[in-house]
Amino acid sequence: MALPSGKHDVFQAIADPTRREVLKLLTDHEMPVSAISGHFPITRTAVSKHLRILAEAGLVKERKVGRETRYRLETQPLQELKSWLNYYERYWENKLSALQRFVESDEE
Amino acid sequence: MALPSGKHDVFQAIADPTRREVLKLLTDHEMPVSAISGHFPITRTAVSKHLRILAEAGLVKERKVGRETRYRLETQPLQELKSWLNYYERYWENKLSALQRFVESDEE
DNA sequence: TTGACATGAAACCAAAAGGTGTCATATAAT
DNA sequence: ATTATATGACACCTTTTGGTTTCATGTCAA
Repeated sequence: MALPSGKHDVFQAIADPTRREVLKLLTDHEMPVSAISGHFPITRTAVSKHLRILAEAGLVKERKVGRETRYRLETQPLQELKSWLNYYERYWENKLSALQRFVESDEE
Repeated sequence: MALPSGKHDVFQAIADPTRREVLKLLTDHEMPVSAISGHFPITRTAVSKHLRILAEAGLVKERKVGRETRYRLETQPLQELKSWLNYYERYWENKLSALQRFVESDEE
């Protein structure tokens, strides 16, 4: 499940700050490429490439409407990130994990 | 808070599969460089570079013990990832988000 | 039908990423 | 003292990344 179709996975996709900005932009709003690229100091083509990488990771979906291609956010692949994170969550410094470590404790 | 000291942040640090493996290896175990690199098909030097990147992101801490340098996991920076993820969590496919989207809906 | 948009595709580029091998240095061990 | 170990520091190489510019194509508007 969640087999990454392309060569880009979700970890790589969100590594770039611009791509994270794009995702935030698409929150609640389906947007065409030019509207998206209007928010960045880089060329439309560069934004288009970022969008393709996000699409490969499944984080956005495209829909062609007339002469424009509209992109929308797809959060489902973030589940993988969530579960990855979940593995380390028990080591965090908070009441619950502190309790856990106390109970399970066998360290120095 | 969590100001990234070096040029590598946590998003970039976890983008690489090898580095994620290193983090998993260090779970519960402080390890010297050679012991870590023994788990990978790449050279010790390469592993060392990965460790430096992880250290820049604050995900590992080093401690010199005699002639070896031991690394241990530091999960605190993952909090940033967690809160980033948290922003999108409300859009996931579950009862609550479905209800939200129904209420706020103004799409075709 | 003639332009004006919106986008994708291709060729190209500089810099960063991920590796390698070699060498220097500090610390054990004999 | 001498040798072996553990690691960091360099120099170097190849591929990937993030960008650019230019050109082709499809679609909407006059």
